[in-house]
Amino acid sequence: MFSIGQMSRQSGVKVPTIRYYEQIGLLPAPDRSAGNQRRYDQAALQQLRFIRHARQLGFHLDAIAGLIELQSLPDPSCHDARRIARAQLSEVRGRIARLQALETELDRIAEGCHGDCGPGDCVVLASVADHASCVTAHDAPPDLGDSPRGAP
Amino acid sequence: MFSIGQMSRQSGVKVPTIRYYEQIGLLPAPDRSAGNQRRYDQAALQQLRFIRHARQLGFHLDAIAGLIELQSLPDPSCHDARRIARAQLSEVRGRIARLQALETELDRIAEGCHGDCGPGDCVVLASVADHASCVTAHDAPPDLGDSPRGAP
DNA sequence: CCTTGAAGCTATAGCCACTAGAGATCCTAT
DNA sequence: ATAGGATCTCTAGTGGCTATAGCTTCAAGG
Ligand SMILES: [Zn+2]
Ligand SMILES: [Zn+2]
Ligand SMILES: [Zn+2]
Ligand SMILES: [Zn+2]
Repeated sequence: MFSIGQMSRQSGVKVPTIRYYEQIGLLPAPDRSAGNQRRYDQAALQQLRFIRHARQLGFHLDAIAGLIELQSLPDPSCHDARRIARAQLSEVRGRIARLQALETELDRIAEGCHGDCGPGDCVVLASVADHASCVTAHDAPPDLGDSPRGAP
Repeated sequence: MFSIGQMSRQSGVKVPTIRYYEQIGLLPAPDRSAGNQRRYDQAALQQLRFIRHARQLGFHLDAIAGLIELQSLPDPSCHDARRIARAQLSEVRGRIARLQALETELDRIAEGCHGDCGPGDCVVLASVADHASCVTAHDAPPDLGDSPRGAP
């Protein structure tokens, strides 16, 4: 039996995050000690490690829930697991493509300014002001600007 | 003078988002009509377009605030604008690198399953369960799993 | 046995960049 | 005058957590 802290150390998932996963139903509620503390078994640790690695692969929590549900089916056909993995792959590829468009534009913008633009006339500011100078569509990157929200 | 709806159409920024930008101080509060409705001038539209394009380039709102502040300085040296743009570029590059690691792993995982894995033994599920089979570090992608948070 | 300090508990609030809805008011055209 | 679209304020929700406060429990040392 593991305490929540041991689970955290063995999985790399932080303690409050484990409680959060339980709250949203991603991890089953474990047994409790006499003093109401969570006590996990080996299967719970396996599942938490599964969740952790799936997160590292970029899966959404609801996709992970789907994968976990698949595992518990009597006849776990590959079909759905494959579909979920391929959907994730194509989402990642879409993201890469959008980011590469941004990279192109940002590189162009940064290269356009060598620190010697005229007063009130910096190429960086002008380029950010106007999409007309862009060479790609770099359309609607939905999540860029995100920062390590989960980082400590 | 533009209404907020005209601003929205001319900039591509949704009406509630414009109000949000005003609320957090990214856009100055405009004059109001007799009936308390917002009335914007051309400069406000320019600024909103600047914000919109900067968001499309992936800048954080606080970085955008920094860029706007730069523009209003008496002596807008390129230095800071350049620094902000290059920081954004390197963040984008870091993201691309992490996503490419994910792409490698997800491709390997998806290719490992052709829909004919043994019962209870799908390669997809096994690969997600265990990082040991991964060929890259794909370490701690902090924001993956993000979806178009702003999307309708 | 008793104390101490770490670890655990619940509950609440905050993060980012928005979006959605309720219910009231305003503006414009007919 | 009236219809109906646009706008107003305010509140709450999204995802995937993190942080804090104020408590209780557990394990080791004296
Ligand atoms: Zn410059
Ligand atoms: Zn552009
Ligand atoms: Zn399979
Ligand atoms: Zn891995």
